[in-house]
Amino acid sequence: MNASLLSMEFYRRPDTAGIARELLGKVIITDIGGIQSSGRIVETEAYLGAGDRACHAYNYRRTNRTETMYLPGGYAYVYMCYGIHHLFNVVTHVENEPHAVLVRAVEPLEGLEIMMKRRDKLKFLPSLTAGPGVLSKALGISRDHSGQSLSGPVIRLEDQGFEIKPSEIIASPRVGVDYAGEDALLPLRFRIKDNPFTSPAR
DNA sequence: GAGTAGATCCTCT
DNA sequence: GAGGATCTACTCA
Repeated sequence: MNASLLSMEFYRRPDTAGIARELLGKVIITDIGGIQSSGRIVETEAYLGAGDRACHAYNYRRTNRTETMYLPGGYAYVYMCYGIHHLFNVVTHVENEPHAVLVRAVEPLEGLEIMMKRRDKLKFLPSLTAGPGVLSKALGISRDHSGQSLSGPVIRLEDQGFEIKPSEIIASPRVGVDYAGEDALLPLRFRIKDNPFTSPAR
C-alpha cells in the first residue's frame, strides 16, 4: 500500500474549500485505547472562518471552544453538539485564521468490529458512519481529542492512493445558511457521487 | 418509505 | 437561560 501521511503544507494553504474537496478519498486512522480503526472520507463541508456566518468563529469570535480553530492547519477540532454528538473537524489555513473542514461521512475500512461495538450495532450498515455525529462515535473520537495533531499517534490522516475523479465529486450549497447572503450560494459541501456512505441528500 | 418530534448537555450571553 | 454544524424512533401511508 502506498500510504503517506498528509503534510502540514497540505493543511496550511489558504484554500479551505479546495482542501475540503481534496480530503475526499483520504483516510482517517484512530488509535484509541490501543485499538486501531480507520475510514475513507466520502463527504466534507468547508467553514471559512471569520467571514463565514455559519462558522463558530465568525468575525473572529474567540472563546474557549473555538480556540482550537485558531491553531495552524493540521490539528483536530472536536466539539459537542446537542449534548450527545461529537463532531470531528480538520483545522486548515494558518495560525489565527479559524478555518476548518467538517468531516460529515466516512466509509469504514479497518476495525469494523470495534466500530459496530461502539455504535451498539450488530449488523454492518452504511448508517454506521454516515453522518458527522456517528462517524466520530464509530471511530472513538471525543471532545478530549480536540487540539490533537493529525499526524500524531492517536489520530492520523493518510493518503492511501484512492483516486477520486473530478467527475465523481458533487459540490452542493450548505443547508440552513440562507441568512449568509452570497455565502449561502457557495458550494462548500463536497461528496463522492453515488457512494452509499454519504449522508442522505437534502 | 417518508416525514416529524423528542432527546439531551455543553457553550455563550 | 436559550440554543445548537444531529440522530433515532415512531407514526402514517
